[in-house]
Amino acid sequence: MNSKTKHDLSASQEDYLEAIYNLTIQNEVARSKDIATALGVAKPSVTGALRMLSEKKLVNYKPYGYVTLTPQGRRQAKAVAEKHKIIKSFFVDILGVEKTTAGVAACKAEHALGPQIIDRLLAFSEFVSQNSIDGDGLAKKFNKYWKQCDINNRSQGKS
Amino acid sequence: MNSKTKHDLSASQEDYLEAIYNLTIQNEVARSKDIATALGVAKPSVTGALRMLSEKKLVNYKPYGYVTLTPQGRRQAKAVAEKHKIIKSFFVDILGVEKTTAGVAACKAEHALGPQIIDRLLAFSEFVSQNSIDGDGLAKKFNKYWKQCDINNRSQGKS
DNA sequence: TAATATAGTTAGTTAAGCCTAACTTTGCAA
DNA sequence: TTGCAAAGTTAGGCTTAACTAACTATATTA
Repeated sequence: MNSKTKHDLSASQEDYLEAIYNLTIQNEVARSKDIATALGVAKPSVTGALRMLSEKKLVNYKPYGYVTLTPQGRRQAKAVAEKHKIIKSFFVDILGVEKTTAGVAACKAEHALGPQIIDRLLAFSEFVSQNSIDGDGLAKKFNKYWKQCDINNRSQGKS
Repeated sequence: MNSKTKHDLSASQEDYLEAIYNLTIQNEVARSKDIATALGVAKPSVTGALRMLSEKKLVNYKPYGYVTLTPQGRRQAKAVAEKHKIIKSFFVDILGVEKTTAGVAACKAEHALGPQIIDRLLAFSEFVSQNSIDGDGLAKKFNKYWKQCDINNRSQGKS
């Protein structure tokens, strides 16, 4: 359809957008410094990224000014942030992965998974939360199963 | 432990390794041309990648010669290929995603997920296959659940 | 309001990973 | 055995995304 309005963003650009989104939720406005800190990059990298995103009409950016998202940008940022949440939640709440590990992986995976998979993953997480076997929720049941497996794998020391 | 022997590969390098691995399974040996075709890149890109991987002792490479994996390389390639398989299988067999879509996504996600998550994901897939509710396997049960959701979402036209 | 610290930008560099065009090597067939 | 097509490499260039060093703008505060 209108593939003209659907900017294709790089993983890096999505990361910037997401960071700005998260900062503006907390602080109303995003400062260049905080974006740099959030993403672990140097300040000039942020300046460059903001110029890019500004050209794509995704952020409101004037040199030395605060940064906000355009409606377009907010929409795309929100989509990325939601992917992140859905993936992380699957890792933590269903697979039982430790939060930090899950967050780091979600940060990378969110750029790899398209809407078809994300939609199904979300539905699946709901499905799992809503069903039980022998009175145990499925996630809990899997956790027991995992612990069984884990006994046999423990020697490998994979953290 | 010995983090010295554990070369950190880029996503691209892992892709090359995986392609070579798949080709050597089928053909005993990998040709530069076929690697290029498999990855959809131009021939000179392959030459460059092979030099890199050769420096890291992951492939046996002599200009104008066939390409094989070193034991090191085979180990790492196998790990990537297994990740791919585990992720794709989860997408297809459990989430019910179409094979091609699942394969493409797995190709990207395989670089994002570490062993902790992969191990748990594999165990989870096994767990799902081994359990039923009301006589339906969990995957089948989810499929029914999904179709219900899908009725409500169909208007959005997300492919 | 002037000094100074903090924030932000500019300029220039690097590295990865891709590309095309042009060249070389290899292997097969006449 | 020579000559041609296919495979592979070299050279050079582009883009993205990062970096450091040095400069400029802003804001704080004395």
